[in-house]
Amino acid sequence: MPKRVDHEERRRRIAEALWRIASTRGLEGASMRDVAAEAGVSLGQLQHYFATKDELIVFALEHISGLGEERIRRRIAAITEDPAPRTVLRECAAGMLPLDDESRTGLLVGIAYFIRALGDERLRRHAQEGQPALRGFLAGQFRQAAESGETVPGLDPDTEAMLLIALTDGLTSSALLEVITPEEALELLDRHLDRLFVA
Amino acid sequence: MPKRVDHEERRRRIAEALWRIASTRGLEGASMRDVAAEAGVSLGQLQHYFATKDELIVFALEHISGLGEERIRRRIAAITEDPAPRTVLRECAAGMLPLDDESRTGLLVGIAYFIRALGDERLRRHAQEGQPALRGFLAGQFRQAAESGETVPGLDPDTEAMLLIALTDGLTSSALLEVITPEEALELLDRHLDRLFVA
DNA sequence: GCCCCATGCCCAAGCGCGTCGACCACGAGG
DNA sequence: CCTCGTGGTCGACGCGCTTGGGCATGGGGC
Repeated sequence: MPKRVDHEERRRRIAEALWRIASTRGLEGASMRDVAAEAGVSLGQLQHYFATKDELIVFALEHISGLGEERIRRRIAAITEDPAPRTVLRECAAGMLPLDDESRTGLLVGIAYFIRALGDERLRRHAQEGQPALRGFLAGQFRQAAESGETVPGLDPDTEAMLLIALTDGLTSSALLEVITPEEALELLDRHLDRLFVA
Repeated sequence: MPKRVDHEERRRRIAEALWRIASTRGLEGASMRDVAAEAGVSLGQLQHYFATKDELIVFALEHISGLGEERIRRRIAAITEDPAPRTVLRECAAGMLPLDDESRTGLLVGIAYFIRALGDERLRRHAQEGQPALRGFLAGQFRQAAESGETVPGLDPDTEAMLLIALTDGLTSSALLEVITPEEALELLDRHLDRLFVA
């Protein structure tokens, strides 16, 4: 092969350029040309790595959400090595809130993807795949907490998992719109968990 | 004046054409030309009534959310003439879920607006204005319920109002993505309220 | 050693988008 | 009669994503 290039490395670089633009100007306002310029490559080169803008967005989303997952895992591990379910649930939900620039950017990319997915059958299928895993994991934590008597009685783990996801999503929307601050969102999340767990 | 025309009537007609297209193809995929064709007017004529697409979207949003409010009010009135706070809260939240085509379309328009608002200072200000009123109203219902002993003790009305809004938003997102059904969303909403109110 | 072709990259053109400005028709009021 | 505001049309501009053709380069089959 002529001129071996680290394909994935280049793709990551371009995705990161997309984040940088998207976090300030919004994602629909980040043109392919802008991204190429920001990444320091030509438009043609960018198109060589991502044939279409959807492809770029999907890659950028998966990359940044992967980083997000990783970060949540690290933070939980940093707190304690045998975390209580409430801690895990709290950190998972908090990790999905726009509390800093990185997660904020990730969420903006996610929302742009969400919008595209609403109108596109194929993208929607893809978007649906992620949730069940998260939901199952959170439900497992709730189940575990219930069994060890940490929660108020009568909770259905799967219901609580879905409610927590929905609540986090909604708080995220409000925080991005700046109708509440990220800190208030976190506070509200804690108040919600207060109701589910015994002191 | 020559040829008097009912300005508002025309604007409504065009807004409704926008809904029809947006509910199937998504809003970002509804071009001005498409809307004009759907409404049976020329592009130039459409631009005479709405100078910009943002203007059209804002009008369409306010119109359809006005209809939504009206509908919620009617449904509450239809149930009973002196409704319990829980009933009011439940119907308000349920009215914000995509349970039928009309509300579904309205929510899609709202989300498209939301996206635009994220990147635009002016639109964001406008979007922020709506929430406090709703939040205040819901908080009032919670306060009333708490005073008459219908809720579990220790609830903060304003906190609960914001949580309910966020939860409804999140459930709406999931329902629109078809990761849960609208019926499941309603069910989850009721489970949430179950926790807040005494039997 | 020669040719082939996959790889990496660029460029021009196509088409659709939202927006702007000039333009025309008309009839009420000076 | 002329003016001016209202209702409506049209063409052009600039920018967006995408398509397809073009052009190096160098490793591998013959």
